[in-house]
Amino acid sequence: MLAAERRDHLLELLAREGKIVAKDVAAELGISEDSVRRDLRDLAGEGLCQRVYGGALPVSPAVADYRSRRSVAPDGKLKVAAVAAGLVRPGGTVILDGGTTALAVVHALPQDLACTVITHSPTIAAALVEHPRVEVFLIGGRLYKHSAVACGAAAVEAAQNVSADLCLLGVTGVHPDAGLTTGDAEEAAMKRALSARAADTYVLASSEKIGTASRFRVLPWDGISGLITDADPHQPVIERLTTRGVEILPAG
Amino acid sequence: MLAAERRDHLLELLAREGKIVAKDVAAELGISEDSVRRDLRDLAGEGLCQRVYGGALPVSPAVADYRSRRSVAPDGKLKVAAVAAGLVRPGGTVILDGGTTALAVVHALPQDLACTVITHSPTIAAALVEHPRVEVFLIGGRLYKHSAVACGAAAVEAAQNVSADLCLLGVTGVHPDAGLTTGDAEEAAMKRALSARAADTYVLASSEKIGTASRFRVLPWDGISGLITDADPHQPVIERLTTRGVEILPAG
DNA sequence: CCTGTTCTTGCACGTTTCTGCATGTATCGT
DNA sequence: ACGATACATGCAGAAACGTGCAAGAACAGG
Repeated sequence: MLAAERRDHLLELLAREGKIVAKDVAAELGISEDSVRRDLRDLAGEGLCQRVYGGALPVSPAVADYRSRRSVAPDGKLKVAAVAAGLVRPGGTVILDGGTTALAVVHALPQDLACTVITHSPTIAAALVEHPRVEVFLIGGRLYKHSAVACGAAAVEAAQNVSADLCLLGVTGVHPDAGLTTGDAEEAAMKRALSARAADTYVLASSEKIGTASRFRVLPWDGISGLITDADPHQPVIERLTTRGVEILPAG
Repeated sequence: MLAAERRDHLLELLAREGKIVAKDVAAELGISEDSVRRDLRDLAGEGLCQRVYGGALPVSPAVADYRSRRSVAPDGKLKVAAVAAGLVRPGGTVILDGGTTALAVVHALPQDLACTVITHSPTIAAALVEHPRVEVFLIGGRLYKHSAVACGAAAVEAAQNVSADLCLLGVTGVHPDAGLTTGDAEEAAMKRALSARAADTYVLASSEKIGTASRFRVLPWDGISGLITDADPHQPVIERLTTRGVEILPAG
């Protein structure tokens, strides 16, 4: 039993069972509990698991619920959401866009994370009520039925009064030439306004968005810090983005 | 069963069921009640739940409400909501407060009604997405977890920019002497701000609120146009209100 | 092939943490 | 007011933990 092999085994076990009991694994593999503990400590140090008394748990509850939530949101969106949730630092401030992927991000946030979330989506705001230590600031305005977010002049104006470390943006199209696009002009403007208020902007793009373009440009490539996607990094479109200097955060 | 795992289980249970009974959980998991109590005490210490005799409740009642909204609202609230929905004129503008009764009003609105709804509740806003002809204006601001509505300076300021024909307000206490009251000072101020922007204000008060008073005054009796309630019109408290000149809209 | 170094692994030890029980107290329902 | 139930606290055994240490494997260089 190689050390690296053991590590992989632990991670796989964590993904499958949703938890690791040090004692059990030690017995199963015929190694001492000390070794298991050492491995878990290392993995926790790399942020790959959460060390608890008796064993370890996944960093995000969403990982464990993988199977049960698969029905709710497509697999790709969950992976993207899990990575995005990992970007949110305790005590930090994040601007969260509307949409199903953003909603998945909310569910992927640790239950007891303390941070501030700014959003123009009532759906996102309502979902965040279940995170007791998350402070929510709601951006008001005229509600666009199309995607159930506040847009328009009042919303853009309200957005001018906030600042954040991070902005997580959803789009409908990700194309090397067309850039980041969406289907509604008002929404595009709103996304721009939100992105402008954050130090870093990351785009949530599950694989089905890759290579497509919608009618309205949201941002050019140099307007964002990175792209979070579950698409294959070796896919031609992704490689073209990389050559353009776009940082890709793989959600494999 | 890891200790940390148990903690997560409790939080999840709290979100799903809206309450925790220490005895039941202890039996279900096959552990002593002491451990459950200890966990609940810790969680309460971190502000993740509210400790009560016999078990625990969510920090915010809004969490449980949101989860259990599939279960039908109490009979009284439905009746009140139906009458309130009848006050909304096609083409008109209504300011809708947060809370379960207000949510019931949304469901009581005709599916094809065309009007404008102004609200500071993300829950209400999200529910209105299913009414295609209703224009929604969302009032933003800091979200108060207690009842899941936007309050505070920013919300009050945003409210100054709207006007409406009608304001439907929820309260927690309706008392002949104390007037209309609620449990949070910020919320009370917000309700006042909303009421001031409408030509008419009607209060939604299902029978269990009648005769009770909470800590903070929302409005005096002459600040409202009427009270919608399913309580017996011949009840002493109601009759005292009538003699004070309050118009009662019975929701029998 | 030998040797020194580094890394890993299991064990021993003292420490911390968890858990269930017993005790006495507070709170609830009747 | 009373019994029943829930509670906080202290305690003891058990389990898990971190650390230091030594034996062994892997490896590089001579």
